[in-house]
Amino acid sequence: MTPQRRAIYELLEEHGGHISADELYSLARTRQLRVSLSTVYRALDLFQKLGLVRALRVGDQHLYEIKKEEEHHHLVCLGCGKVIEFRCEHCGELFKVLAKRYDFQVTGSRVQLLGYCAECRRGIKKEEE
Amino acid sequence: MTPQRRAIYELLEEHGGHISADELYSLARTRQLRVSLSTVYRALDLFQKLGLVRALRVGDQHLYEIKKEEEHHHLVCLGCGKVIEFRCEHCGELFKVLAKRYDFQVTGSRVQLLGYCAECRRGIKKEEE
DNA sequence: TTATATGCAAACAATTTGCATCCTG
DNA sequence: CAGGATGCAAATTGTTTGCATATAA
Repeated sequence: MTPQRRAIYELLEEHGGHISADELYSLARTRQLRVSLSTVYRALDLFQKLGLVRALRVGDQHLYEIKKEEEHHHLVCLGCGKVIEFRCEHCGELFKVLAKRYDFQVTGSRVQLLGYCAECRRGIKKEEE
Repeated sequence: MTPQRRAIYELLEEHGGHISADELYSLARTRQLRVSLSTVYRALDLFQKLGLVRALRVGDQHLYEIKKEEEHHHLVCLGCGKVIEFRCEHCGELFKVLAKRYDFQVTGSRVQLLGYCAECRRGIKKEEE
């Protein structure tokens, strides 16, 4: 447990998730924290191995978030890039059925719905006017 | 329409999908086809823009497949890396409900179930014996 | 012929690694 | 004090690009 790791973890918590290694690094620097980019990568790796952090791929980015107890998935806005979390109470059941049908042991799931958030849709409408 | 593009497309078709740019390139070379890796990338890009090909991210890989009419998703085996396609007849309905709930216009979806295929599970069991 | 595609090598970005030094326990 | 963590710079990987040449239409 080093100050760097603590800082990185706290920034992750504070940010609320969906942040890239690079952004995390810049964020740390604006806070005058002395960490290097490699340390950010190494810490993220470690946190993932410990099951504290989860990586997700959104478009071309690698984003990281603190792992929560409840499973959730993501809405990804193609307009502004925003990532919104959502719970899906029926997904579990659905996946169980699929697992049986395909004789596949499911240990995890990743669901992303791509599209446009309410704000971006408003923006698009305005442009059209 | 050049011989390279034709070749790349045919290899994609023949392979059945879930192949990386690099594998596609090697495959072409073993067939004595004269294509360069950049051409593979450029062709894949083009095919995607034309809507003929779809890219997916599996673990750390970028895989490509010919786009089919019916939407489908993927089972990804963490043992052997195999990618199995599956249809999900209830997903559409489910996503529609979620879209409404989150006021999000959904234009596409990506679902991956991670786990172990039947073969790999057999392998694991044998190891344990 | 004329625009477009190709191959090659160099450029790039993101991530990883080697190593000397520093710090935590 | 000893083993592990850090910073830096160099290495690596996957992908993209510039440019001269070759090719499809």
